[in-house]
Amino acid sequence: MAPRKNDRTESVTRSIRPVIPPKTIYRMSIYMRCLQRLKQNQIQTVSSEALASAAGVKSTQLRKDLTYFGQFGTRGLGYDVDQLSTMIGDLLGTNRLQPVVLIGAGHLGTALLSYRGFEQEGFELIAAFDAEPHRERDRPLKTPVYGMDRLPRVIRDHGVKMAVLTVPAAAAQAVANQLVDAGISGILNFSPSILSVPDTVMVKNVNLAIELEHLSYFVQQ
Amino acid sequence: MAPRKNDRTESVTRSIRPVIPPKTIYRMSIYMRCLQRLKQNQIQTVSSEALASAAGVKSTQLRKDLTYFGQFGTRGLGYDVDQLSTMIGDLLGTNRLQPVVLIGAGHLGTALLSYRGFEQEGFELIAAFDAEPHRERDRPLKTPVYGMDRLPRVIRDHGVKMAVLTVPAAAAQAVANQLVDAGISGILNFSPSILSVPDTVMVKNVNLAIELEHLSYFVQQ
DNA sequence: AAATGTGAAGTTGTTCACAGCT
DNA sequence: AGCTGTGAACAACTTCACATTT
Repeated sequence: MAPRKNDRTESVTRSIRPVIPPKTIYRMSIYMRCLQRLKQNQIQTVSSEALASAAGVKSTQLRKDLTYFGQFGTRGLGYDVDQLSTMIGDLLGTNRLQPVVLIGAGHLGTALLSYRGFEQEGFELIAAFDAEPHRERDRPLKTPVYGMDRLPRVIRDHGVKMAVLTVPAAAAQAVANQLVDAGISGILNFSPSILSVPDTVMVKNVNLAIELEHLSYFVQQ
Repeated sequence: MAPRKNDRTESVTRSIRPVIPPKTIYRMSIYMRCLQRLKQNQIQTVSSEALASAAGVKSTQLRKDLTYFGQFGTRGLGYDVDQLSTMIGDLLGTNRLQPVVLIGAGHLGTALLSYRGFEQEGFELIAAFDAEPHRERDRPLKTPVYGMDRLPRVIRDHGVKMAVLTVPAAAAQAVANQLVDAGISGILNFSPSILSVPDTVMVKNVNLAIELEHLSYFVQQ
Protein backbone atom coordinates (compact mmCIF):
# COMPACT_ATOMS: atom_id res chain seq x y z
CA MET A 1 0.00 0.00 0.00
CA ALA A 2 2.99 2.34 0.45
CA PRO A 3 2.52 4.87 -2.32
CA ARG A 4 5.53 5.31 -4.55
CA LYS A 5 6.25 8.68 -6.03
CA ASN A 6 5.94 7.55 -9.59
CA ASP A 7 2.56 5.98 -9.05
CA ARG A 8 0.87 9.29 -9.19
CA THR A 9 2.41 10.89 -12.22
CA GLU A 10 -0.58 10.15 -14.39
CA SER A 11 -3.48 9.41 -12.04
CA VAL A 12 -7.14 9.90 -12.86
CA THR A 13 -7.91 8.35 -16.21
CA ARG A 14 -7.90 4.69 -15.33
CA SER A 15 -6.47 3.15 -18.46
CA ILE A 16 -3.47 2.56 -20.63
CA ARG A 17 -4.25 5.49 -22.89
CA PRO A 18 -2.10 8.58 -22.53
CA VAL A 19 -3.60 11.42 -20.54
CA ILE A 20 -5.75 13.42 -22.90
CA PRO A 21 -7.14 16.82 -21.93
CA PRO A 22 -10.86 16.38 -21.27
CA LYS A 23 -11.68 19.28 -23.55
CA THR A 24 -9.85 17.59 -26.37
CA ILE A 25 -11.98 14.51 -25.99
CA TYR A 26 -15.08 16.60 -26.03
CA ARG A 27 -14.02 18.28 -29.23
CA MET A 28 -13.31 14.96 -30.87
CA SER A 29 -17.06 14.35 -30.86
CA ILE A 30 -17.61 17.64 -32.59
CA TYR A 31 -15.01 16.85 -35.22
CA MET A 32 -16.69 13.50 -35.75
CA ARG A 33 -20.01 15.20 -36.45
CA CYS A 34 -18.35 17.43 -39.05
CA LEU A 35 -16.49 14.55 -40.66
CA GLN A 36 -19.72 12.65 -41.08
CA ARG A 37 -21.23 15.55 -42.94
CA LEU A 38 -18.19 15.72 -45.20
CA LYS A 39 -18.49 12.00 -45.84
CA GLN A 40 -22.13 12.37 -46.83
CA ASN A 41 -21.04 14.98 -49.32
CA GLN A 42 -18.44 12.61 -50.76
CA ILE A 43 -15.57 14.84 -49.70
CA GLN A 44 -12.43 12.79 -49.29
CA THR A 45 -9.84 15.22 -48.01
CA VAL A 46 -10.09 18.15 -45.64
CA SER A 47 -7.61 20.68 -44.32
CA SER A 48 -7.32 21.51 -40.64
CA GLU A 49 -8.44 25.00 -41.56
CA ALA A 50 -11.68 23.81 -43.17
CA LEU A 51 -12.53 21.18 -40.59
CA ALA A 52 -11.77 23.52 -37.72
CA SER A 53 -14.00 26.25 -39.03
CA ALA A 54 -16.83 23.76 -39.52
CA ALA A 55 -16.36 22.73 -35.91
CA GLY A 56 -16.11 26.28 -34.65
CA VAL A 57 -12.51 26.15 -33.39
CA LYS A 58 -9.11 27.42 -34.52
CA SER A 59 -7.11 25.25 -36.88
CA THR A 60 -4.14 25.07 -34.52
CA GLN A 61 -6.43 23.75 -31.86
CA LEU A 62 -7.64 20.98 -34.11
CA ARG A 63 -4.10 20.00 -35.08
CA LYS A 64 -2.94 20.03 -31.50
CA ASP A 65 -5.94 17.91 -30.48
CA LEU A 66 -5.14 15.32 -33.12
CA THR A 67 -1.50 15.02 -32.13
CA TYR A 68 -2.53 13.54 -28.80
CA PHE A 69 -3.55 10.46 -30.75
CA GLY A 70 -0.90 10.37 -33.44
CA GLN A 71 -0.22 11.81 -36.86
CA PHE A 72 -2.99 11.53 -39.39
CA GLY A 73 -2.44 14.29 -41.90
CA THR A 74 -0.40 14.70 -45.03
CA ARG A 75 1.54 17.94 -45.19
CA GLY A 76 0.57 20.08 -48.09
CA LEU A 77 -2.68 18.18 -48.44
CA GLY A 78 -4.72 17.74 -45.29
CA TYR A 79 -6.54 14.84 -43.67
CA ASP A 80 -8.25 11.84 -45.22
CA VAL A 81 -11.87 12.08 -44.12
CA ASP A 82 -12.47 8.33 -43.94
CA GLN A 83 -9.31 7.55 -42.09
CA LEU A 84 -9.80 10.34 -39.58
CA SER A 85 -13.39 9.45 -38.83
CA THR A 86 -12.48 5.80 -38.37
CA MET A 87 -9.77 6.83 -35.96
CA ILE A 88 -12.11 9.01 -33.93
CA GLY A 89 -14.87 6.42 -34.01
CA ASP A 90 -12.50 3.84 -32.55
CA LEU A 91 -11.38 6.30 -29.98
CA LEU A 92 -14.88 7.21 -28.83
CA GLY A 93 -16.14 3.68 -29.19
CA THR A 94 -18.91 4.64 -31.59
CA ASN A 95 -17.87 2.47 -34.50
CA ARG A 96 -19.66 -0.45 -32.91
CA LEU A 97 -23.29 0.05 -31.87
CA GLN A 98 -23.55 0.58 -28.13
CA PRO A 99 -26.58 -0.41 -26.10
CA VAL A 100 -28.06 2.33 -23.91
CA VAL A 101 -30.98 2.29 -21.51
CA LEU A 102 -33.27 5.14 -20.55
CA ILE A 103 -34.81 5.54 -17.11
CA GLY A 104 -37.92 7.65 -16.68
CA ALA A 105 -40.40 7.49 -19.54
CA GLY A 106 -42.13 10.80 -18.85
CA HIS A 107 -42.46 13.69 -21.28
CA LEU A 108 -38.80 14.23 -21.90
CA GLY A 109 -37.97 10.55 -21.74
CA THR A 110 -40.51 9.57 -24.38
CA ALA A 111 -39.40 12.46 -26.56
CA LEU A 112 -35.87 11.12 -26.46
CA LEU A 113 -37.11 7.61 -27.19
CA SER A 114 -38.82 8.97 -30.28
CA TYR A 115 -35.71 10.83 -31.34
CA ARG A 116 -34.24 8.23 -33.64
CA GLY A 117 -31.11 10.23 -34.30
CA PHE A 118 -29.14 8.24 -31.76
CA GLU A 119 -28.79 5.19 -33.93
CA GLN A 120 -26.95 7.10 -36.60
CA GLU A 121 -24.40 8.06 -34.01
CA GLY A 122 -23.71 4.56 -32.80
CA PHE A 123 -26.12 4.20 -29.90
CA GLU A 124 -29.10 1.93 -29.51
CA LEU A 125 -31.76 2.65 -26.92
CA ILE A 126 -32.57 -0.97 -26.19
CA ALA A 127 -35.01 -0.47 -23.35
CA ALA A 128 -36.65 2.08 -21.13
CA PHE A 129 -37.59 1.69 -17.48
CA ASP A 130 -40.13 3.50 -15.40
CA ALA A 131 -41.67 3.23 -11.97
CA GLU A 132 -45.04 2.97 -13.74
CA PRO A 133 -44.21 1.10 -16.92
CA HIS A 134 -47.82 0.71 -18.00
CA ARG A 135 -49.04 4.26 -17.63
CA GLU A 136 -50.56 5.84 -20.66
CA ARG A 137 -48.06 7.37 -23.04
CA ASP A 138 -48.64 10.12 -25.51
CA ARG A 139 -47.41 8.09 -28.42
CA PRO A 140 -46.64 4.51 -29.32
CA LEU A 141 -43.04 3.58 -28.65
CA LYS A 142 -40.81 1.12 -30.44
CA THR A 143 -38.67 0.74 -27.35
CA PRO A 144 -40.20 -1.44 -24.62
CA VAL A 145 -40.86 0.16 -21.24
CA TYR A 146 -40.20 -2.14 -18.27
CA GLY A 147 -40.59 -1.82 -14.54
CA MET A 148 -37.52 -0.98 -12.49
CA ASP A 149 -37.27 -4.55 -11.21
CA ARG A 150 -36.07 -5.74 -14.59
CA LEU A 151 -33.27 -3.19 -14.76
CA PRO A 152 -30.38 -5.30 -13.38
CA ARG A 153 -31.16 -8.22 -15.63
CA VAL A 154 -31.39 -6.24 -18.85
CA ILE A 155 -28.22 -4.36 -18.08
CA ARG A 156 -26.32 -7.53 -17.35
CA ASP A 157 -27.66 -9.51 -20.29
CA HIS A 158 -26.89 -6.82 -22.82
CA GLY A 159 -23.68 -5.57 -21.28
CA VAL A 160 -25.09 -2.06 -21.08
CA LYS A 161 -22.61 0.54 -19.88
CA MET A 162 -24.52 3.79 -20.40
CA ALA A 163 -27.83 5.13 -19.17
CA VAL A 164 -29.92 8.22 -19.88
CA LEU A 165 -31.66 9.53 -16.79
CA THR A 166 -34.90 11.46 -17.24
CA VAL A 167 -36.63 10.96 -13.91
CA PRO A 168 -37.89 13.69 -11.57
CA ALA A 169 -35.25 15.29 -9.36
CA ALA A 170 -36.60 13.63 -6.25
CA ALA A 171 -36.01 10.15 -7.65
CA ALA A 172 -32.71 10.80 -9.38
CA GLN A 173 -30.23 9.83 -6.69
CA ALA A 174 -32.05 6.63 -5.81
CA VAL A 175 -32.19 5.57 -9.45
CA ALA A 176 -28.54 6.50 -9.92
CA ASN A 177 -27.66 4.18 -7.07
CA GLN A 178 -29.57 1.35 -8.73
CA LEU A 179 -27.77 2.03 -11.98
CA VAL A 180 -24.40 1.96 -10.32
CA ASP A 181 -25.26 -1.27 -8.51
CA ALA A 182 -26.33 -2.79 -11.80
CA GLY A 183 -22.94 -2.01 -13.30
CA ILE A 184 -23.58 1.14 -15.34
CA SER A 185 -20.48 3.30 -15.74
CA GLY A 186 -21.77 6.35 -17.62
CA ILE A 187 -24.90 8.40 -16.86
CA LEU A 188 -26.33 11.17 -18.98
CA ASN A 189 -28.34 13.02 -16.37
CA PHE A 190 -31.21 15.26 -17.42
CA SER A 191 -32.65 15.60 -13.95
CA PRO A 192 -31.90 18.86 -12.18
CA SER A 193 -29.93 17.33 -9.35
CA ILE A 194 -26.29 16.68 -8.66
CA LEU A 195 -25.72 12.95 -8.39
CA SER A 196 -23.14 11.47 -6.12
CA VAL A 197 -21.57 8.34 -7.55
CA PRO A 198 -18.32 6.41 -7.13
CA ASP A 199 -15.52 7.89 -9.19
CA THR A 200 -15.45 4.90 -11.46
CA VAL A 201 -18.75 6.21 -12.83
CA MET A 202 -18.94 9.25 -15.04
CA VAL A 203 -21.92 11.58 -14.96
CA LYS A 204 -22.68 14.18 -17.59
CA ASN A 205 -25.31 16.68 -16.58
CA VAL A 206 -27.65 18.32 -19.02
CA ASN A 207 -29.65 20.86 -17.09
CA LEU A 208 -31.98 22.92 -19.19
CA ALA A 209 -32.67 25.52 -16.55
CA ILE A 210 -28.98 26.10 -16.02
CA GLU A 211 -28.34 26.50 -19.72
CA LEU A 212 -31.14 29.04 -20.00
CA GLU A 213 -29.87 30.92 -16.98
CA HIS A 214 -26.42 31.06 -18.43
CA LEU A 215 -27.79 32.49 -21.66
CA SER A 216 -29.86 34.89 -19.66
CA TYR A 217 -26.76 36.50 -18.22
CA PHE A 218 -25.40 37.34 -21.64
CA VAL A 219 -28.72 38.48 -22.97
CA GLN A 220 -29.26 41.29 -20.51
CA GLN A 221 -28.37 44.34 -22.50
CA MET B 1 -6.90 50.81 -37.98
CA ALA B 2 -3.53 50.96 -36.23
CA PRO B 3 -4.00 48.79 -33.14
CA ARG B 4 -2.91 50.36 -29.87
CA LYS B 5 -1.47 48.18 -27.17
CA ASN B 6 -4.00 49.10 -24.53
CA ASP B 7 -7.02 48.50 -26.71
CA ARG B 8 -6.88 44.81 -26.20
CA THR B 9 -6.44 44.45 -22.47
CA GLU B 10 -10.07 43.65 -21.75
CA SER B 11 -11.92 43.00 -25.01
CA VAL B 12 -14.77 40.55 -25.52
CA THR B 13 -17.61 40.98 -23.01
CA ARG B 14 -19.48 43.97 -24.37
CA SER B 15 -20.74 45.70 -21.23
CA ILE B 16 -20.00 47.82 -18.23
CA ARG B 17 -19.78 44.86 -15.91
CA PRO B 18 -16.28 43.79 -14.92
CA VAL B 19 -14.84 40.92 -16.93
CA ILE B 20 -16.04 37.73 -15.32
CA PRO B 21 -14.61 34.35 -16.27
CA PRO B 22 -17.23 32.50 -18.30
CA LYS B 23 -16.90 29.45 -16.11
CA THR B 24 -17.67 31.52 -13.07
CA ILE B 25 -20.90 32.69 -14.62
CA TYR B 26 -21.82 29.15 -15.44
CA ARG B 27 -21.21 28.08 -11.87
CA MET B 28 -23.36 30.91 -10.54
CA SER B 29 -26.35 29.09 -12.01
CA ILE B 30 -25.36 25.97 -10.17
CA TYR B 31 -24.99 27.84 -6.90
CA MET B 32 -28.41 29.36 -7.49
CA ARG B 33 -29.94 25.92 -7.82
CA CYS B 34 -28.39 24.85 -4.52
CA LEU B 35 -29.42 28.02 -2.73
CA GLN B 36 -33.01 27.48 -3.79
CA ARG B 37 -32.98 24.06 -2.25
CA LEU B 38 -31.57 25.50 0.98
CA LYS B 39 -34.30 28.13 0.96
CA GLN B 40 -36.98 25.48 0.58
CA ASN B 41 -35.53 23.78 3.62
CA GLN B 42 -35.69 27.04 5.59
CA ILE B 43 -31.94 27.20 5.95
CA GLN B 44 -30.83 30.79 6.45
CA THR B 45 -27.07 30.64 6.53
CA VAL B 46 -24.57 28.51 4.69
CA SER B 47 -20.79 28.24 4.72
CA SER B 48 -18.73 28.25 1.56
CA GLU B 49 -17.71 24.72 2.46
CA ALA B 50 -21.29 23.45 2.59
CA LEU B 51 -22.55 25.30 -0.46
CA ALA B 52 -19.54 24.31 -2.50
CA SER B 53 -19.90 20.65 -1.72
CA ALA B 54 -23.59 20.78 -2.65
CA ALA B 55 -22.58 22.33 -5.95
CA GLY B 56 -19.77 19.88 -6.53
CA VAL B 57 -16.86 22.35 -6.38
CA LYS B 58 -14.11 23.30 -3.93
CA SER B 59 -14.89 25.92 -1.33
CA THR B 60 -12.04 28.17 -2.47
CA GLN B 61 -13.49 28.14 -5.92
CA LEU B 62 -16.87 29.27 -4.68
CA ARG B 63 -15.36 32.07 -2.62
CA LYS B 64 -13.21 33.22 -5.50
CA ASP B 65 -16.23 33.17 -7.81
CA LEU B 66 -18.23 35.34 -5.45
CA THR B 67 -15.50 37.94 -5.07
CA TYR B 68 -15.89 38.89 -8.72
CA PHE B 69 -19.20 40.41 -7.73
CA GLY B 70 -18.41 41.76 -4.30
CA GLN B 71 -18.33 40.63 -0.69
CA PHE B 72 -21.38 38.84 0.58
CA GLY B 73 -20.25 36.71 3.46
CA THR B 74 -19.72 37.23 7.15
CA ARG B 75 -16.42 35.91 8.44
CA GLY B 76 -16.85 33.30 11.08
CA LEU B 77 -20.41 32.71 9.94
CA GLY B 78 -20.95 32.18 6.25
CA TYR B 79 -23.40 33.53 3.69
CA ASP B 80 -26.99 34.61 4.08
CA VAL B 81 -28.98 32.33 1.80
CA ASP B 82 -31.63 34.90 0.90
CA GLN B 83 -29.21 37.69 0.24
CA LEU B 84 -26.93 35.56 -1.86
CA SER B 85 -29.71 34.14 -3.99
CA THR B 86 -31.13 37.59 -4.58
CA MET B 87 -27.71 38.77 -5.67
CA ILE B 88 -27.27 35.89 -8.10
CA GLY B 89 -30.83 36.22 -9.39
CA ASP B 90 -30.21 39.87 -10.20
CA LEU B 91 -26.97 38.96 -11.82
CA LEU B 92 -28.46 36.27 -14.04
CA GLY B 93 -31.63 38.22 -14.63
CA THR B 94 -33.84 35.46 -13.31
CA ASN B 95 -35.54 37.41 -10.55
CA ARG B 96 -37.98 38.82 -13.06
CA LEU B 97 -39.82 36.37 -15.32
CA GLN B 98 -38.26 36.33 -18.77
CA PRO B 99 -40.25 35.56 -21.91
CA VAL B 100 -38.82 32.80 -24.11
CA VAL B 101 -40.01 31.39 -27.43
CA LEU B 102 -39.53 27.90 -28.78
CA ILE B 103 -39.10 27.11 -32.46
CA GLY B 104 -39.85 23.65 -33.74
CA ALA B 105 -42.76 21.89 -32.08
CA GLY B 106 -41.74 18.33 -32.92
CA HIS B 107 -41.13 15.51 -30.43
CA LEU B 108 -38.46 17.23 -28.42
CA GLY B 109 -40.05 20.65 -28.74
CA THR B 110 -43.41 19.53 -27.40
CA ALA B 111 -41.69 17.64 -24.59
CA LEU B 112 -39.98 20.84 -23.55
CA LEU B 113 -43.23 22.77 -23.78
CA SER B 114 -44.78 20.26 -21.41
CA TYR B 115 -41.86 20.52 -19.03
CA ARG B 116 -43.25 23.15 -16.72
CA GLY B 117 -40.08 23.35 -14.67
CA PHE B 118 -38.91 26.45 -16.53
CA GLU B 119 -41.32 28.77 -14.80
CA GLN B 120 -39.87 28.01 -11.41
CA GLU B 121 -36.52 29.15 -12.71
CA GLY B 122 -37.72 32.48 -14.03
CA PHE B 123 -38.56 31.68 -17.63
CA GLU B 124 -41.89 31.72 -19.40
CA LEU B 125 -42.36 29.91 -22.69
CA ILE B 126 -44.84 32.38 -24.13
CA ALA B 127 -45.21 30.89 -27.59
CA ALA B 128 -44.00 28.19 -29.92
CA PHE B 129 -43.51 28.43 -33.67
CA ASP B 130 -43.44 25.74 -36.30
CA ALA B 131 -43.41 25.51 -40.06
CA GLU B 132 -46.57 23.43 -39.73
CA PRO B 133 -48.31 24.98 -36.75
CA HIS B 134 -51.47 22.95 -37.17
CA ARG B 135 -50.04 19.49 -37.51
CA GLU B 136 -51.29 16.92 -35.08
CA ARG B 137 -49.51 16.90 -31.74
CA ASP B 138 -49.26 14.06 -29.31
CA ARG B 139 -50.64 16.01 -26.44
CA PRO B 140 -52.61 19.17 -25.81
CA LEU B 141 -50.41 22.17 -25.21
CA LYS B 142 -50.97 25.20 -23.05
CA THR B 143 -48.55 27.20 -25.13
CA PRO B 144 -49.92 28.37 -28.50
CA VAL B 145 -48.15 27.15 -31.64
CA TYR B 146 -47.95 29.75 -34.41
CA GLY B 147 -46.64 29.77 -37.96
CA MET B 148 -43.22 31.24 -38.58
CA ASP B 149 -44.70 34.37 -40.12
CA ARG B 150 -45.86 35.58 -36.73
CA LEU B 151 -42.40 35.24 -35.17
CA PRO B 152 -41.12 38.83 -35.66
CA ARG B 153 -44.26 40.34 -34.26
CA VAL B 154 -44.46 38.22 -31.14
CA ILE B 155 -40.79 38.75 -30.40
CA ARG B 156 -41.09 42.49 -30.78
CA ASP B 157 -44.33 42.85 -28.84
CA HIS B 158 -43.11 40.84 -25.87
CA GLY B 159 -39.51 42.01 -25.94
CA VAL B 160 -38.32 38.41 -26.17
CA LYS B 161 -34.55 38.02 -25.99
CA MET B 162 -34.13 34.25 -25.83
CA ALA B 163 -35.19 31.36 -28.02
CA VAL B 164 -35.07 27.58 -27.72
CA LEU B 165 -34.36 25.92 -31.06
CA THR B 166 -35.66 22.38 -31.60
CA VAL B 167 -35.94 22.17 -35.37
CA PRO B 168 -34.28 19.57 -37.62
CA ALA B 169 -30.63 20.21 -38.47
CA ALA B 170 -31.43 21.11 -42.05
CA ALA B 171 -33.64 24.01 -41.00
CA ALA B 172 -31.57 25.25 -38.09
CA GLN B 173 -29.40 27.88 -39.75
CA ALA B 174 -32.28 29.42 -41.66
CA VAL B 175 -34.36 29.67 -38.52
CA ALA B 176 -31.41 31.08 -36.59
CA ASN B 177 -31.14 33.83 -39.19
CA GLN B 178 -34.81 34.67 -38.75
CA LEU B 179 -34.35 34.78 -35.00
CA VAL B 180 -31.40 37.11 -35.27
CA ASP B 181 -33.27 39.38 -37.67
CA ALA B 182 -36.17 39.47 -35.26
CA GLY B 183 -33.86 40.70 -32.51
CA ILE B 184 -33.17 37.58 -30.45
CA SER B 185 -29.85 37.68 -28.66
CA GLY B 186 -29.61 34.26 -27.02
CA ILE B 187 -30.30 30.87 -28.60
CA LEU B 188 -30.44 27.52 -26.83
CA ASN B 189 -29.77 25.22 -29.74
CA PHE B 190 -30.83 21.57 -29.54
CA SER B 191 -30.34 20.90 -33.23
CA PRO B 192 -27.20 19.02 -34.15
CA SER B 193 -25.67 21.79 -36.22
CA ILE B 194 -23.26 24.59 -35.57
CA LEU B 195 -24.99 27.91 -36.09
CA SER B 196 -23.20 30.92 -37.39
CA VAL B 197 -24.51 34.14 -35.91
CA PRO B 198 -23.23 37.68 -35.35
CA ASP B 199 -21.13 37.90 -32.22
CA THR B 200 -23.73 40.02 -30.49
CA VAL B 201 -25.77 36.83 -30.30
CA MET B 202 -24.92 34.01 -27.94
CA VAL B 203 -25.58 30.40 -28.82
CA LYS B 204 -25.54 27.55 -26.33
CA ASN B 205 -25.50 24.13 -27.92
CA VAL B 206 -27.07 21.10 -26.33
CA ASN B 207 -26.23 18.16 -28.53
CA LEU B 208 -27.40 14.84 -27.19
CA ALA B 209 -25.31 12.73 -29.53
CA ILE B 210 -22.17 14.59 -28.57
CA GLU B 211 -22.86 14.18 -24.88
CA LEU B 212 -23.38 10.47 -25.31
CA GLU B 213 -20.23 10.14 -27.36
CA HIS B 214 -18.25 11.94 -24.74
CA LEU B 215 -19.56 9.57 -22.09
CA SER B 216 -18.80 6.68 -24.37
CA TYR B 217 -15.12 7.48 -24.32
CA PHE B 218 -14.93 7.17 -20.57
CA VAL B 219 -17.07 4.10 -20.44
CA GLN B 220 -14.83 1.89 -22.54
CA GLN B 221 -13.16 -0.35 -20.03
C1' DA C 1 3.17 26.44 -52.34
C1' DA C 2 0.42 24.44 -49.15
C1' DA C 3 -0.36 22.22 -45.34
C1' DT C 4 0.80 19.59 -40.98
C1' DG C 5 3.16 18.93 -36.37
C1' DT C 6 5.03 20.95 -32.27
C1' DG C 7 8.00 23.42 -28.72
C1' DA C 8 7.51 27.71 -26.53
C1' DA C 9 4.89 31.67 -25.13
C1' DG C 10 0.76 33.40 -23.60
C1' DT C 11 -3.72 33.15 -21.42
C1' DT C 12 -7.11 31.51 -18.45
C1' DG C 13 -8.65 29.00 -14.60
C1' DT C 14 -7.80 26.62 -9.99
C1' DT C 15 -5.79 25.93 -5.61
C1' DC C 16 -2.89 27.28 -1.83
C1' DA C 17 -1.70 29.73 2.09
C1' DC C 18 -2.67 32.89 5.07
C1' DA C 19 -4.18 37.63 6.49
C1' DG C 20 -8.24 39.68 8.37
C1' DC C 21 -13.04 39.92 10.34
C1' DT C 22 -16.76 38.67 13.54
C1' DA D 1 -12.36 29.63 16.89
C1' DG D 2 -14.41 29.75 12.66
C1' DC D 3 -14.88 31.20 8.24
C1' DT D 4 -14.34 34.66 4.51
C1' DG D 5 -11.47 37.21 1.08
C1' DT D 6 -7.42 37.37 -1.79
C1' DG D 7 -2.57 37.77 -3.68
C1' DA D 8 0.56 34.49 -5.26
C1' DA D 9 1.78 29.91 -6.96
C1' DC D 10 0.36 26.46 -9.79
C1' DA D 11 -1.93 23.88 -13.47
C1' DA D 12 -4.51 23.51 -17.66
C1' DC D 13 -5.50 25.05 -21.99
C1' DT D 14 -4.86 27.86 -26.27
C1' DT D 15 -2.36 30.25 -29.60
C1' DC D 16 1.82 31.54 -31.89
C1' DA D 17 5.68 30.90 -34.70
C1' DC D 18 8.07 28.20 -37.41
C1' DA D 19 10.48 23.90 -38.80
C1' DT D 20 9.13 20.12 -41.61
C1' DT D 21 7.07 17.38 -45.11
C1' DT D 22 4.68 16.47 -49.53
